[in-house]
Amino acid sequence: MRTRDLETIRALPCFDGLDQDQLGVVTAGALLQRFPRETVLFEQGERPDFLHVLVEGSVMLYGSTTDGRETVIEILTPVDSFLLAAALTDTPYLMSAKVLEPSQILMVPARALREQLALQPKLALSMLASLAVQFRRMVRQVKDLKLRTSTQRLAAFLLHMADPPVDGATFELPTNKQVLASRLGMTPENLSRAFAALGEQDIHIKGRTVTVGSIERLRNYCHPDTLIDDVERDLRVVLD
Amino acid sequence: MRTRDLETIRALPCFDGLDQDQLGVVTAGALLQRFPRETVLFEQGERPDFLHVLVEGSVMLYGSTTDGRETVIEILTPVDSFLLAAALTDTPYLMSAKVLEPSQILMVPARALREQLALQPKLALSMLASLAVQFRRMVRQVKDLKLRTSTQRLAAFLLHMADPPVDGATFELPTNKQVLASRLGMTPENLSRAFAALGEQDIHIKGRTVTVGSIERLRNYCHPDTLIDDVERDLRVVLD
DNA sequence: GCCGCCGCTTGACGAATGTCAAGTCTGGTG
DNA sequence: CACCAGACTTGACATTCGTCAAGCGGCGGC
Repeated sequence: MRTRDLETIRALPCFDGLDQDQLGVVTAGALLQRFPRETVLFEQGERPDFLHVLVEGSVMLYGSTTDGRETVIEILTPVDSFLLAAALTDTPYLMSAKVLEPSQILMVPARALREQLALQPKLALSMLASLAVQFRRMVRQVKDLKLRTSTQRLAAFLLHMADPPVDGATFELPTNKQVLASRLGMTPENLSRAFAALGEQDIHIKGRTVTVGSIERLRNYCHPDTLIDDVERDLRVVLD
Repeated sequence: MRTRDLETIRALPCFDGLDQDQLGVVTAGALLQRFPRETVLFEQGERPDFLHVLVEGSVMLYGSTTDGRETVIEILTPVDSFLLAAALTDTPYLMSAKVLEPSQILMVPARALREQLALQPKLALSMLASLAVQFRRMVRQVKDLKLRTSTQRLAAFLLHMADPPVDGATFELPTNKQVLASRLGMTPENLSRAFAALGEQDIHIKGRTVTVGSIERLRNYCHPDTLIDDVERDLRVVLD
């Protein structure tokens, strides 16, 4: 692995606080690899050999039923580790992972990671913080699904994308609409109608480009809630 | 705290592997307390002062919107810690907690816990394992919500309750039907209809007592899936 | 340029679910 | 025992959402 890669890795939140020696041990067997679009990194039910860390690009996590239906559970952006829980406890993945945009992914051998965990207290704390973030994201999603209609979920999503949140904000959807629909828990057809319905709230869409006419009206429509919509990153176990 | 209580605590999975001295430090400021039905232990948005561990009884975690609607996210049974993620990262609770059955709850001061984490590597590993279990439960719930109809969710829930899973199995619902409906992501009215619909599959209900005529037919109806329905407890970070 | 594929939209329809209101049952209390 | 309150059920209806089919439109390949 190149030294430039090592620097990339050292900056990752899940390895936060490790000094160079400690980091070296963890990353000794790690691979930093590029994957093209559509690559399936692993499938649900498999035993985790690696902890994956998305360094660049975009990856989706999805679940499937035995009869072939699928649902997108999360769309990841750098930098984020995924399915830490499976890798740490050596239990089967509950979700599959597929590359959406050409991506650079760090793969840390799970066994080596678990071994280091017992030896390097700081590493365990970083992992705890990362896992806490991942847990809280799932709780937020459950609340989103159970407390909102699909159009409200779309509205909240658009509000989140409109950064900075100013009237007239314009941005690109991060994925195609089929994936987005699945992520939001609806069908592509229903997503089309939800976009149409938000026309009332001065939302305009052309292709993948969204324009938010009035942040205030969008807010008013979906009742954004700190405990559902806020994005948390880089929490710490020990505040000091 | 009585020595009997200490023994109770030592057996908890989230304190697994700690020797007596270490445990003593953690539990020095802890309280083991009884709460009556309906007690609200904390509300979403509050800062966590304690890590709660349900030792006996039953507790529900629920989320609410600003306009007062609520949804039950989890129903806990002993022994289980809850909202570990909030307590460890000192971030606001994403859910509220209410006592369903008279309960005995261990309250460990969050600050003391976080301090000990940095000092006791084994403690961090136990916490990682507990948090991993909690994360995976949330992922399972998201999959359940997005991949099944409400009647299938009920069927899967009944299958889970029928333990041992034999034809003619009879058991009591763990909560009243309003709470159960909310936990399953539907209205009480819809739950009534879902029970009625499962009559077709030889499910019978009288009051809170459920009888499963044929496990096979119930299985066939909801397509149980290891990666949604299995119950995981007491995972370990380091397998040895 | 033409064709065909794919992503997306639209419309019609039906199924699932929520809402509202009324009615039934039941368990506890005075 | 009668009564009441709360839990539950049922019915009628509205709404949301999914399904199916058709059609539009852009983009890449030939």
